Amino acid sequence: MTTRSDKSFSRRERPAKPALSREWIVATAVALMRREGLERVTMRRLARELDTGPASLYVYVANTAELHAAVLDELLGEVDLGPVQAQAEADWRDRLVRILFSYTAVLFEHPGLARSALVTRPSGRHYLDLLEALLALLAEGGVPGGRAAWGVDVLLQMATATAAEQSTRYAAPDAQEEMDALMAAVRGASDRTHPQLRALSEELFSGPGKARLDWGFRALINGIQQTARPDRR
Amino acid sequence: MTTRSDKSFSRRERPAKPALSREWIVATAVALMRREGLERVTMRRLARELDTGPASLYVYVANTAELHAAVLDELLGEVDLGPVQAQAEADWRDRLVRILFSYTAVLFEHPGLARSALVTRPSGRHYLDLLEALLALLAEGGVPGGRAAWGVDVLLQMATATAAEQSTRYAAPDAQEEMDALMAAVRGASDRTHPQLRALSEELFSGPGKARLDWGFRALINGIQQTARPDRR
DNA sequence: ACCTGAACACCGTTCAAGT
DNA sequence: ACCTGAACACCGTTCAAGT
Repeated sequence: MTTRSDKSFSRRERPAKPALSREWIVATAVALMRREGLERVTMRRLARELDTGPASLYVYVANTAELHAAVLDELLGEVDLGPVQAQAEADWRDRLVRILFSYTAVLFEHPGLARSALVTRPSGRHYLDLLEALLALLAEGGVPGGRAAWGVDVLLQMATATAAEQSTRYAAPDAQEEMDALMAAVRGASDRTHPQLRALSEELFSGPGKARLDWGFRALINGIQQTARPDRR
Repeated sequence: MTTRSDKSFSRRERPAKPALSREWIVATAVALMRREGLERVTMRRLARELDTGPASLYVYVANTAELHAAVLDELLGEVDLGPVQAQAEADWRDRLVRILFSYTAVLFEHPGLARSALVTRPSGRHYLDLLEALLALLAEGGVPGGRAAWGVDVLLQMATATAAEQSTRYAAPDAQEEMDALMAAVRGASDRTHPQLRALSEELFSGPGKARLDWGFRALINGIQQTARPDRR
């Protein structure tokens, strides 16, 4: 299903092989990921794409994890931060949730990137912009600074973890089997040993993923707002 | 650093190579993980451990993901569910948090297992026991069933995601560099474009991980208790 | 039915040698 | 300084052939 290139060049027009640079490597990695997914963005595959040997990349990139982190930084530019602006119809919570959904959607589109996002702690410009937007909305809602500072972390963690599990599940062929196995196990549990599980067996699997995530964000936002940080000593 | 074996057998005592079976494969995989970490539990390495070729394992295990899921199910038996029992000094929230910390600790001890737990949705006996315990404590706290059913999912997700990021960070050599990079970026942000970030730059990185996770659990529990589920139509 | 050797198609990373 | 060929030490999975 891979198409070689959308444009074709006559021999005369064909651009010269560009010099290696960190920027060019990352840009090529992003393009490769859009075409074939993050799992194909390996040092060897990327080197082939750049018409060189894998060893050459190590001049500009420390290892595969750093490469994936750079790709993530790039993608974060697609998150829609528009809802930071005050809007007549929507209160700060709704706008906060909207940004979190946009962030989730970006990770969702690129299975594998979410898993690397859980582990990578980006520090690029786009990530800072995202943090600033979330903090601004929490401040607008009157959430004390200390709670907001710890809160953005867990909000982004919920979004990232959800994208990681959903996107992997979506790609995995045995996703449904796994879910079926859990549902069967819950329904088959004994009423004597697992009464709660039996009573809630339908509720546990109810609702579309989107509604559950929306509720999760709102529950967490409410908790952040109302839960005091521990005393420091 | 790998030692061949703790015990040594005379030729006469040396146990015969046991017949392959799913149980034996999983048990060997768990032992291998305890000795060398999950990253060494590959089909090829495990086959070598079992004195056979990798192809033989595929008779009993569909693929590497399923193998790792089986190992996880096994490990979940170590979670301390003791706090489900009513206790004079501690209310349901404290006991709930204690179980969640025990779960986190188990995953924490085995870097890599947490990452696979995020994606694998176990359905074994130990996982059901864990769900039952969490639901029982939420019921004791008077949390409506629908909220509890959706709540256990996000609570376990927070625990799993935290274990996944922390344990990876701990193992990764550039963990501190990454953190330093983010701290430097935040402190270097412009007061005009990122006022919230600048104002909270110290708070964002404050506190030991344990205190932050404890606060996160409590915030989420409070939110679960107080946030209504969306109307169904 | 169960087991396996060998093969296919890959990996990340290092290092000595070149320009 | 930058770049690279070749090597080292691995992967997951399949399949034809054996017992």
